[in-house]
Amino acid sequence: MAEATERLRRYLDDELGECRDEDVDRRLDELSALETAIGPERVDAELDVLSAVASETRYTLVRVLVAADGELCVCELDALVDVSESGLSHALSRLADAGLVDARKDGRWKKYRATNRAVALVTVLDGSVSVDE
Amino acid sequence: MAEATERLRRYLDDELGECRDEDVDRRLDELSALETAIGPERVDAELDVLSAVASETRYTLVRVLVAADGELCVCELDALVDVSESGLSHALSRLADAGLVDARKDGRWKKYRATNRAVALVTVLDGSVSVDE
DNA sequence: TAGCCAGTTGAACGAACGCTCAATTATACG
DNA sequence: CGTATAATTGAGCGTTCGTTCAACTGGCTA
Repeated sequence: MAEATERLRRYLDDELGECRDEDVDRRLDELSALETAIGPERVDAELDVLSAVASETRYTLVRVLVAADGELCVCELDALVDVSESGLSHALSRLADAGLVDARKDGRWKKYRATNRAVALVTVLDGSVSVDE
Repeated sequence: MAEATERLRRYLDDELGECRDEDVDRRLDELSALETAIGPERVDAELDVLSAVASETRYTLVRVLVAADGELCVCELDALVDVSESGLSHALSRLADAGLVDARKDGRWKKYRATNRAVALVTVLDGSVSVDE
């Protein structure tokens, strides 16, 4: 960390033309303020959602459930992804934990649907990620 | 796959009260249509963005750059995340590949800024992920 | 030009992840 | 009750991923 602040000092010296101790300290405060303003627990929660969806199998499930605009049975989803029944169950359970899908039991069948959170996420990705890259 | 369609057949039998072959085939078609409508290359591109941001270090960088609302020098970011200088460089490079940050060289310093894509992603997460969970 | 410093790149290692297999729970039906 | 089936759970295994170390590139400045 000592080396890092030295580099920051040289940088501020370049930028400001001066290099007082308090300038370095002030900048360090500003930077850590940027970080703490976000809230660590919020970052954790959002990372949970992101890592839940950052897998081919799970993202496909989310996309399909959003596109379906309603519930689908596990046995229907099984026809869409290329994993074992067990793997599918693990994936859906992870998505449910992240609040991206809701589950409902119907007799001996179980049905999943995308949540608003999932819809929002898919929508923004569709809007900001272009195909050609 | 054969077993999977058998299960689907039993499911449709339960749901519809009938179990003709064409019902199973039609449902399979509908399901795969849901999947192909999305576009595999789009899913790949979006997964690239998602997996880029689904890491504590990288997501923190994105959040800080979005909060900063302007460019930050690598040496400033170095004070914020707990990885080596090399690790930081790897992280930023990954984010740049995913189109989440833009880089600009300024003399011997290098400055990064969040892209619109990053802002959109962070915004939707803030809007749909609550802290208490 | 020589030396220094900012930042990047590639290899390598340990941890985390996604998947499958086997066993288990829960619901329906004879 | 006993069997059959839908779906979940936990353990184990191979792979991927994030990190660091070491070497390198490129741009200042003396």
